[in-house]
Amino acid sequence: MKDEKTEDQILDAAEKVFQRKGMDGARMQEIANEAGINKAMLHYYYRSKRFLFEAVFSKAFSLIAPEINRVINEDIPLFEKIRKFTHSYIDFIQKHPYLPNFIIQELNRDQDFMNVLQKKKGFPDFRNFRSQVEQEVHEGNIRPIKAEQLFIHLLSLNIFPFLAAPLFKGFLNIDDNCYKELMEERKEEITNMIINYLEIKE
Amino acid sequence: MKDEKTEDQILDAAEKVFQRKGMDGARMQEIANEAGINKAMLHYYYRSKRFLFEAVFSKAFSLIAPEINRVINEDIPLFEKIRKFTHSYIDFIQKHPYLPNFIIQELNRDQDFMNVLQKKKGFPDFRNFRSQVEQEVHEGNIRPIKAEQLFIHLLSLNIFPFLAAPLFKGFLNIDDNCYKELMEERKEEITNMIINYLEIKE
DNA sequence: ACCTTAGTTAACCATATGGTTAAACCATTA
DNA sequence: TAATGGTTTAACCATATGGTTAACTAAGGT
Repeated sequence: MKDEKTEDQILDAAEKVFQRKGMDGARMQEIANEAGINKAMLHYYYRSKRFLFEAVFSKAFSLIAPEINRVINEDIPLFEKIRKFTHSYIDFIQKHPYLPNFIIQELNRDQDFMNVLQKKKGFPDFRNFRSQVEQEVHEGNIRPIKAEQLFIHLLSLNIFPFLAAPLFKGFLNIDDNCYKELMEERKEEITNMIINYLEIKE
Repeated sequence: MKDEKTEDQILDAAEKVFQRKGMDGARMQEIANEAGINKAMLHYYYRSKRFLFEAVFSKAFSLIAPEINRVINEDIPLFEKIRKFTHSYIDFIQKHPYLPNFIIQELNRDQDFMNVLQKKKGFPDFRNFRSQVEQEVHEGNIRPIKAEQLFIHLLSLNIFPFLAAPLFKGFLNIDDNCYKELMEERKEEITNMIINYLEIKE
C-alpha cells in the first residue's frame, strides 16, 4: 500500500534543482534538502543521479512537447495557427520560466538525448504542418517558403526572448517588469510579423 | 622575460573545455590535459577555477559583443544594416558554434555576470540603433515598431537556430548537412522577413 | 503477539576534485 | 660560477560528492 508521496516529493524537488542548476550543477544532497527527505531515498526510488535526471528531463519535455504539438497539428487555418501558437506558447512559458533554458542546455550537453526522445510517443510531428504550408504555397495563398524555415522562425521568435532574457535586459538596459511587458506585447508583434511576411501583396 | 606561451595554451584549452561543458561540467584536470600542461600551472597563472572561467567568459563575450555592436552602430541605412548584420552574424557563428550556447547558459546560471559585463568597454550600445529606428518610424519610412522589439526579433531569428540546433534537427528529422544548408538560406530568409514586415504597403 | 515487508535513517565508503606545497629546473646576470 | 627568480612538476591535502549499507520503524497480515 505504498502511497507515492515520497517519490513525488523527490521528483518535485529534483525538478526545481535540476532546472535551476542543470545536471552538472545540481547536488543530490541539495535535492534531498529541498524535498526535506533523506538522501538515501533518492537512490531508493530513482537509483542514481542520472536516472533521476532523466525522469525530470522526460517530464519537462513531455510538458513542453505537447504544447508545441497540439497547436501545430490542430486542424485550423495557417494564420490562425500562428496566432494561437504564439499566444499560448508565451502564456505557457510565463508559467514555466526555467523550462526552455533547461531543455536547450541539456540537449546541447548530451546530443544523444534527442534520439531517446524521438522514440517516445507525444514527440512533435512536423509532417502535418509541412503539408499544410506546402498546400498554402501551392494554392498561391502565401509566398513561397519552406515549411522548415517558417517553423524555425516561429519557434525562434517565441522561445529565444525567454532564453536570452538576461542578455536582453542587459543590452536594452531595462528591468524585469519592463521586459515582461515587452514579452506580452510580443504575442501580437510576432503574429503580425510572420503573417505580414507570408501574405502576398499586390 | 616571460613568454606568454603557457598562459595562452591554458586559456585556449580552458576555452575548449568550458565552452563544451560549461562551468560546472568542466574539470581543471581535463583542461590541464587538453593543454598538455601540469594542473598546478592553471592555478599559478589563473589562481582558481572561477578566475580562469571568467577569463574565458570575458574573452568569449568580447569576441561576440563587437560583432553585434559593430554592425548595429554602423552609419548605414536600416534595411542595409539588417541584411549586413544577418549575413555577418551567421558567418561568425558558423566559425564559433559553441559560443551562443556558452554565453546564454552561463548568463542564466549567474545573473550577476551581466552587471560585470555592462561596465566593460565594448559593451553593446543600443541607443544609436534605437534612435535610428525611431527616426525611420517618425519619417513614415517604416511601420510603427518599438526598436526593442525589432532588436529582439533580429537577434532571436539569428541566434536561436544555432542554440537549438539539436532540437530542430530532431523535430525536423534532418541531418547536420541539411541543417547547415538551412542556416545558409536563412541569411536571405531572415533579411526578407524583417524588411518585408517593416515596409509600409499601399 | 509475531512475522513480513516496504519505507526510512544515520553512518559510512571510495573516489573525484579544486587547490597547495616543497622541491626541482633553467635561463639570466652579477 | 654562483646566486637569483620566474617557471614547472609530482606529491599531497581537505573536502565534496554520488552512492551503499545495516539497522530501525511502522503498517498489514497471520
